[in-house]
Amino acid sequence: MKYNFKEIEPKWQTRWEKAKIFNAPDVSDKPKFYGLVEFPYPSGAGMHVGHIKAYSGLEIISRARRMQGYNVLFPIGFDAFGLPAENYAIKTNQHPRVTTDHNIHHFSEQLKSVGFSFDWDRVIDTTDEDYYKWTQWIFLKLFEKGLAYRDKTFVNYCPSCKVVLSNEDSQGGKCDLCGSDVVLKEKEVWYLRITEYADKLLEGLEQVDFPENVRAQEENWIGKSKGAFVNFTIDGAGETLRIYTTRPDTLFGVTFMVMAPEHPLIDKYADKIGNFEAVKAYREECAKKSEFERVNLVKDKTGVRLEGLAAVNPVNGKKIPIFIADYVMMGYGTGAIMAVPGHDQRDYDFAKAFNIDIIEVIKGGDMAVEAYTGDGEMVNSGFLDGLTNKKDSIERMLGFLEEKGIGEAGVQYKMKDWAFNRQRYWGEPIPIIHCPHCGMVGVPYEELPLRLPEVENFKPGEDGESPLAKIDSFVNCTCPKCGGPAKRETDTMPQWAGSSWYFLRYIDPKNDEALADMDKLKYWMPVDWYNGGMEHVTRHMIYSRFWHHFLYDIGAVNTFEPYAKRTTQGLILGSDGTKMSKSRGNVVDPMDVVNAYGADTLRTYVLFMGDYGASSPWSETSVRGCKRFLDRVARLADNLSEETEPTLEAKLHKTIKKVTSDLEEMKFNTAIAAMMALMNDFEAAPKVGKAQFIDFIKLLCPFAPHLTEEIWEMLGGEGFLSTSSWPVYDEKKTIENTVEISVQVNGKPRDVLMIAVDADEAAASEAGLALPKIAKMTEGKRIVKTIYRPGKILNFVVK
RNA sequence: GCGGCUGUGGCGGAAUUGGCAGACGCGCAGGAUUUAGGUUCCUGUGGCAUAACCGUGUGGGUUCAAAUCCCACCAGCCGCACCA
Repeated sequence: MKYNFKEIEPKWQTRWEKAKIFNAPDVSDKPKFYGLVEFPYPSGAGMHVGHIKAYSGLEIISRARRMQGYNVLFPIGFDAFGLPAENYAIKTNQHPRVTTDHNIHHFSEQLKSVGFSFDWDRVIDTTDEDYYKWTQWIFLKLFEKGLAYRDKTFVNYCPSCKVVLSNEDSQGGKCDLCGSDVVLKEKEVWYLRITEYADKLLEGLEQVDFPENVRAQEENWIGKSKGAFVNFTIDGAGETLRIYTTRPDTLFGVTFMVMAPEHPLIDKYADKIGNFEAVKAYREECAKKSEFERVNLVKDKTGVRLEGLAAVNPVNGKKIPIFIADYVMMGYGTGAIMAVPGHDQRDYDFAKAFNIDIIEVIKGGDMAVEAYTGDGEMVNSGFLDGLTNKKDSIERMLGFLEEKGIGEAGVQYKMKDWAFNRQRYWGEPIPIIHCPHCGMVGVPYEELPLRLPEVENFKPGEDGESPLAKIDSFVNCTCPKCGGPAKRETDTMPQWAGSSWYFLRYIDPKNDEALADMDKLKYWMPVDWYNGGMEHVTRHMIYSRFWHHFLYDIGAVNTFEPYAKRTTQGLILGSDGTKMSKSRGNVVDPMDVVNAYGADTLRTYVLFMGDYGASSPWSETSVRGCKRFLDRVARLADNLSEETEPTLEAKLHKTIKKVTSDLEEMKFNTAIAAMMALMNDFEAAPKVGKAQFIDFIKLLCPFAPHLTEEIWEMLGGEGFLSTSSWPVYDEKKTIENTVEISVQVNGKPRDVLMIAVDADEAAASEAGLALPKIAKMTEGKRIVKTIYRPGKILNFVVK
């Protein structure tokens, strides 16, 4: 067969689309399979090879599942709100709606040209008002339940993008959008109370099939710790300074306290602090430091003592000094700590720098050298003295604190509430009205969607104000409660809003009554298999699981966890082994590969290049290797026999077994290798049976669907190969009668032996000893032991 | 510091329930076809002083047998991080 991919690829793409063979019916007798891939942001640059790899994994699984008799939902859509579209609009003076529509069209054409088997009747676009109506609906529900609130605190602000960022979007102190250093800025913004769901997010991880690194990373991000809150009194002020500690057992070792520079109590006692000017100066210095600088000065502890104030250690009544220092963060715990220099290295460093007493309360270390954080016998600790078990000491102390009413057990999370806002145009408007009489009032449900108004200028204000604030006709409104004049919220939602529930909308994309019909949800949910990138673990995965838990609580969905199984794909690196980037000039355009070698080659190559979960470098010559393989398949299709070739039967059935099981583990590289090996066997065999070859092209179909459809048609197959049945292996046929086993002497392989798989030890030994090499090596020696594993090895232990 | 992971030919990578290390592919070498280049096909390809011996980051150990299991290191990657 002439393999003209330029002709056959569009031919089959058109036929598939016309016949709608990849569309999933909502009613079916077949078992369902919901395969999900992370929908793309439709950038103007078009697809990246990374998209191809990310989608190819579940593309293969979904195609195989269809052939295995499943009703498969494999949808695609576009996550199209976001800053790049808006920045592009500002630059080119086009409405983001126009560029977004254009980009979505372009992306769709590209996706189709690769032959992905998406259900194109269920495409969603997060910027479509019929879609974001429901994103706003979910926000209103959160608001109703008190889970969406406004608060004036220190926020992560990107001076370059002029937006407030969530903690998740400013990891490492860098803006996730542009890479600039974020600064802390005091501002009133919207938050979602994700911390309320921290425990559920942890519990849910027990019910799902996530890879260990993903689970660990989520747990780490949530960062639950168990400890205690303890109230220290401030001498003479009648005020308590509340702290959080994970080591209440070390309370007797407390020699000072530290508050975060931003701690509100400082201003309250401004007149009592003798050196308030110095304190103020230190605070200002800290405020100027970027997150990056704060982190990189780990070793140097700085701070200022609050003169005139002292705290009282509640366990022994000792007066201790209070400091402010930037090694204590306002955002964790209570923003104040009890310092135990003997058993915490940071406190130790601070104590050394400020000449503060260090008390040993746990034996085992050397206080002259460093803090001791291990276990040991309690000393200098009153009623805890003599205890050797940390757990006992903590329990005893907690009992004491609770009895005296000076503290109690508590938990803390590293995760903070989700800063849920952007001061930008191209996002979902937050459906809230600010009324001078009624306070914050939700836009009535029947008025949703609250549409984005037309604006002249998409640029954000200099002080981080949304462009929507400049549109009087949008801002000024009447309060739905009292009918008086009121103003609309002008912030929009962050990028992650639309993607936090999109998988639900695929199930019922046109529904006008609900985000999705409950019967349909019950049929399709949960997502059976979700593949995506590691970069979304501490953002999209956490956010969407939170929203889903919430929707479950209000009865809008039927499952607690949205995703039953999660897998991740590795990056495709440039041919130089570094991350693909325009500046390095090592970017590969997938469309160039489609044009030069065909979509089937591209699909096969991205899965053959290495472990699906690991990163591997691009290799143009290896792409050609995959093309050669497909060429050989096309050629062999012309030379088939009507008769089955018996010597190929075991190889074929083994390959069916191997490919079938490899797909389940996403071991695509070895599945392709097995098919290549079978092709080698086919070519070496005297003939290849047509039926045998058909089984082979069925295995290959998910990887190279265009070529295999063409061969199927040529061989007279009925209908589409893509909807035919997956080959079934016969276990009996996978076993070869005669196998080659290794014959060893003292564990070293010396020769090989062809022998029946079911030969017994006596027969095997006899045959093994008859081999000239083995006979020579065992001659004149005593065989102490013979180890025989049928079908594997024969080993003679000699002396 | 905490958490997750990885070290195998010239390269990407197989083999991880202990059982012929290097499947499959790339590259390379030789040959065939071709006016030539490319394509395609065939053969070979871990090292080496080649019947032996040595080889899976290093050093020990268990075993008839170790890339695989155990102990101690070394190197590198990813995520979080002054988290109290």
